[in-house]
Amino acid sequence: MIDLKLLQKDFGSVSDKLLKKGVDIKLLDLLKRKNEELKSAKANYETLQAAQNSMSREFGIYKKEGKDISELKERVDANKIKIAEALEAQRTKQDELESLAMSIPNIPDDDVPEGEDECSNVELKKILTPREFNFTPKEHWELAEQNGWIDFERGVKLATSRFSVSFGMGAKLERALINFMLNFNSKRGFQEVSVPSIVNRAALEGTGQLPKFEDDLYKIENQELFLIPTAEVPVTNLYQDEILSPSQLPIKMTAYTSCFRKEAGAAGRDTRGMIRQHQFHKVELVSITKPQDSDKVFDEMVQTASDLLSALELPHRLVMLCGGDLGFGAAKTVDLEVWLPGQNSYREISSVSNTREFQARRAKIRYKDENKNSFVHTLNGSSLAVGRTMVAIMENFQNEDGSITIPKVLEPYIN
RNA sequence: GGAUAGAUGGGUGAGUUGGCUGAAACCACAUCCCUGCUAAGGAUGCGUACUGGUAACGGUACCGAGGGUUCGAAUCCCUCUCUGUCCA
Repeated sequence: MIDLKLLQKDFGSVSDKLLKKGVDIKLLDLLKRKNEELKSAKANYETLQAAQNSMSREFGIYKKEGKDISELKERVDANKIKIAEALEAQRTKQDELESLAMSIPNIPDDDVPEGEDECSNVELKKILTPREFNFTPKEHWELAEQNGWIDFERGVKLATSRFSVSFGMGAKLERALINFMLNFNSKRGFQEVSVPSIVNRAALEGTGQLPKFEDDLYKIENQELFLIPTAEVPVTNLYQDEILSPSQLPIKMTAYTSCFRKEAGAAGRDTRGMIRQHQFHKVELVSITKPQDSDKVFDEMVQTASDLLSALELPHRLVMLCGGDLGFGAAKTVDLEVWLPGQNSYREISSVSNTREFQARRAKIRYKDENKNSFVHTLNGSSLAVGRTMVAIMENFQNEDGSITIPKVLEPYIN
């Protein structure tokens, strides 16, 4: 959630920055007005309530002293009616404000480039040179089927489109990757956690998936529970509504989970293969830091994901997302795109974001800063999406006959 | 699924014949004093959020969540959620 006090105090600069993310100024203006209305409604209610409270106290004293209370009772009853009205007014304002505020995205950092979509993203650097093929490299679905690693039809049979099944070496490679990534991240100081794949509404509101993006979530029937779209949700919300001590920070965690997404609005995109599935495996990094440390930890997380790709000998590049391509909760995002020779292009395989206070404010994650409580910064990033890593390995390590060499670092995990 | 007990501040845990209780006490924590050494003792402070005020200092709300009764509820009533124990 954006900082309403900041909006109130410095409307100009907040709205300028949110413009980068395509937010209508009228909406912000409305939010500001609602906030002011709520404040005055609240003040009104509290004044009435204060009077009520003091009369109630008098009431007790009168009774104790055996005084006549009928006059007091009249005043108190009259005030009571006003209170009910004031409370109702305040609640309406509160609800209006909250639903509006919850739908405003995070303020992007100053160094986020302008732009509407991925065309304006800025490449930061390339790591490793794509290999030269002396044959035409195949796309991963062809290789996957040829090697018997992945069965797309049977996935559809069991569930629906955008589901697949891994067999044999394919399944093994998947498991090897998960273990390799978790171990790698642990060595970089990220503590491993294992979390539920089902979470409640509060958790999803905390990280910003709700209320705006309910359409993309699988919901458990008749319950306020959802399948997680990313481990970011349960892991970040581990510390929901807590006040951490500064000595605990930074908290750096890594978790493996399945992720579930309806992919609403992605119709027709990446329909073939396993780039975009409804269920996919992902190893995630999540950090909770003091505000002054979040940039440093952000870099560490990008570096960890990049080094992971390098260890797997996968050429990739780092891309800074522009304002228009930035996710709802992110103040800043660096994507890692892996080279796919079959597609002859770089494709996203990891996304590292700093949400700054945005999620912390929603999820009420604070820390004791000297004597006052301040919001922490939360960061998340994939390291890596397992399915897409499989794709990258297949395409980059393919041989002319369609066989696939296993990257050296994975050998201990396979045998 | 049935029965029963419970849910209080960072922790343990009082308070349930409704009224100066936002909440005792202890622990933890912070600062200071004393002391002087792998200690102990003493003093003070110490919930969260919003809000008024330059400040001093005030106001409102919160005792699992949401309703209700009442001039007034942590305390009474209802619903829900969760936890413990026992039974199927």
